[in-house]
Amino acid sequence: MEELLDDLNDKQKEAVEYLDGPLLILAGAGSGKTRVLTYKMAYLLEKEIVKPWEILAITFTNKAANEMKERVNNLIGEKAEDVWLGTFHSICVRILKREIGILGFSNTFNIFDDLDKDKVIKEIVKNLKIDEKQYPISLLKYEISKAKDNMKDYKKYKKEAMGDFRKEQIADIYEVYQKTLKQNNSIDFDDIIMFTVKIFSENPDILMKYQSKFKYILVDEYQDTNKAQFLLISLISASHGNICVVGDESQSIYGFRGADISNILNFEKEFSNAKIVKLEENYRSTQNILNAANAVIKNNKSKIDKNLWTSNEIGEKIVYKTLDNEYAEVEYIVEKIDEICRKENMTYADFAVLFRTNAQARVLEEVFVKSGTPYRLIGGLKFYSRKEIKDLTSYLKLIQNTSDNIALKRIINEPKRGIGDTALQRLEQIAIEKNISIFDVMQDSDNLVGIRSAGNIIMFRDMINSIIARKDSLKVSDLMKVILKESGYEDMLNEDATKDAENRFENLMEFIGVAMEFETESADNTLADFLDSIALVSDVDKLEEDAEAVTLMTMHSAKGLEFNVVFIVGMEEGLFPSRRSIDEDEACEEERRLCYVAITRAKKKLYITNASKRTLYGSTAYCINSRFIAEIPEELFDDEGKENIEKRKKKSQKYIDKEYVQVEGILEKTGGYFGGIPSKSTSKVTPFGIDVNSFLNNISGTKNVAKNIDNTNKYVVGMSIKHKKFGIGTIQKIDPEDDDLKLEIMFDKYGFKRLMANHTPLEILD
DNA sequence: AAAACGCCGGTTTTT
DNA sequence: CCGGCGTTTT
Repeated sequence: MEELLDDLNDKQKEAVEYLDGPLLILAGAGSGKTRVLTYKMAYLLEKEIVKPWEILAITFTNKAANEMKERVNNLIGEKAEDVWLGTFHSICVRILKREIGILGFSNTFNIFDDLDKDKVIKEIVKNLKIDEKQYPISLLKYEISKAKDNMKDYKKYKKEAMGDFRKEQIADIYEVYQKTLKQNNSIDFDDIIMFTVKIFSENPDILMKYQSKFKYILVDEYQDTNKAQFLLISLISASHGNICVVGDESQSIYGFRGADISNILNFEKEFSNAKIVKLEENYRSTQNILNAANAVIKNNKSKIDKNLWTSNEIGEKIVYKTLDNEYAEVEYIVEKIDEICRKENMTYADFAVLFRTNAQARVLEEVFVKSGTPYRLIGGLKFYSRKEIKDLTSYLKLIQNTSDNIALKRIINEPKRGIGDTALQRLEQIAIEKNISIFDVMQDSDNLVGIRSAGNIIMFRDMINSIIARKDSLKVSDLMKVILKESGYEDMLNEDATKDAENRFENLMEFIGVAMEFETESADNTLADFLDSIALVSDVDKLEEDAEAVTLMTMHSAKGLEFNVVFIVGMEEGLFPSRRSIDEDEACEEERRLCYVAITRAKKKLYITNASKRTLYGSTAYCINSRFIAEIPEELFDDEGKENIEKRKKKSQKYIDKEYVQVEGILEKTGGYFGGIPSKSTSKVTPFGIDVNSFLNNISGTKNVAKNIDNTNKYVVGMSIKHKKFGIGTIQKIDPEDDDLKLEIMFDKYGFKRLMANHTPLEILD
């Protein structure tokens, strides 16, 4: 064991060995915090200070939890198996399975995902006849979520809302939403934490049980905890104070979803006699990369003094390059990856491309596919939100918990079995009157008298009942196969000969594959466990360690990961930092922390790129450099990058000074908008800048310059042309209109259209 | 019940 | 520009 600790530096060792009460480890990026946590766990177990099941260790993702368990086992043998190690949510679900009865739920409860939440809130808004324009679903969801993060149930929310009509309205929706959840014997993500804390704070006996069970508590990524999570750990550790949290204020990037940075800033106040250990030696990155990261984060008004350093080599300069547009940007990256792989004995797995918003992923994918570069895209289209997956999951959820009306409503007529809206409404009506679930309404055939589709309902109900009877004797994967067969879902897909149906079927097979894997890997593998596990899994969890592919993901998803070569793309004001953050100091500081996270993912090489003109959400805008580029000292960049910075500075100045700018080969006067993105402007503002067209329209005497270059002499009657959307057609008539031409064209497939020549790109076919 | 049309919104996202 | 949705149309 002593030898084991020799692997650690002095500070790390101090953090591992300190066991007298609360400990805050301030761990800079790449300073070995996971190492400290795993060694600490190993140390606690090896020295037999506590038993495995007396340790509660909380990580940010399931992936991190699994890795940690594996690493502890590697250090001291298979002792970590019984440690309670998981995310806040998975740990709390485990607790709720035992304790939720006290809140009036049964422990067969289901977990609502985001889509369920949407659906329910939408329905409530409709029923309460509230204007969806004034109370958008997204806002309601956010409000309710925020309330729960702050431990406000609807009663408390209601009290605080008094006198504020708008809040009162939201409080009403919150109340109905919460009651609906209860009726469905379901809880949402935020309830998982809030309910656990509620049970603990209202029931000293239950709390005491867990306080004496968990003798040591470890929390990773502490800077991203919210108030409810803080309360949870402080309640459990209150009796003994054996709590160790690890975090880095500079990497707090989830403020937008309730993470409360003051948890880490005020740790000393909240936990008396807390000891603080700082880990400031970075083992990951080259000096150049680390210097860049430090220089950027220096611009935040940090509350915590720190000095992250490394004894690694100085390393290569940071490459900074501006490309013409978003396609050129990615093409450049693909070329570079190819070049580095050839020259430097690296493989695709060494690379990551980090972007700010998922909307950027489309171009990345397009270019990667075209160039044949293997990649894996994290996030984006979620497997579990696909229709067919949601459908099968809903069958499983209904079987697990027949109170789940949401699941029932989703699949009662999927596949079509002749149970329409009227019948469903009738059933729902009775369910409300009798205060039972819709499924229970169906169980009593007397309730179905007078409903035309009663026969179909009975068939559906009997089918579900017969599957419920087998749910404990069948493996989950077999249960899924039975459902697909007996519900008619499989037949429905087979009868549909489209590619789409084929895809759906394949997805379902993949889903069954997930279940089979779950059965072999997991000790607890009941249906309930499976449903929990899929509700609580994230995209990053599925990231395989050694896939031979370039990783494409958001900067947020990259937290906690590292790569030899990192490309940060779209370094433009309005995109990164995002347009919505640039007016607010706190939001902008969070963007800067995100930039810090992104830079510190890189071990050996860092590339920063942007586009001089970018099309996003259908409009094209000129871009000016992200402020974060200017925050990196010039001497850290390669020569070309330095030059580029100068060039870009001048160019931005031109935009500001109403000089000239080149647009598709034509010199045009600028409108002088680019000193920053104007918050109030009559011109069309895209999410990240100024729309090129409206920009150019503001140029004196020029109208709509972004049109095609003069087309007026190109066309003759009878010419055959090709249009991007309408395909092939023949020009029938040409009329001059203003300084443009009105073309009347008969398309082969789309029939007759009138188009303006200078506004429509047409390919001449002859 | 499906297709067609029109409107809105589009950071980040766990879990 | 794209997709998701709600509404209208057939």
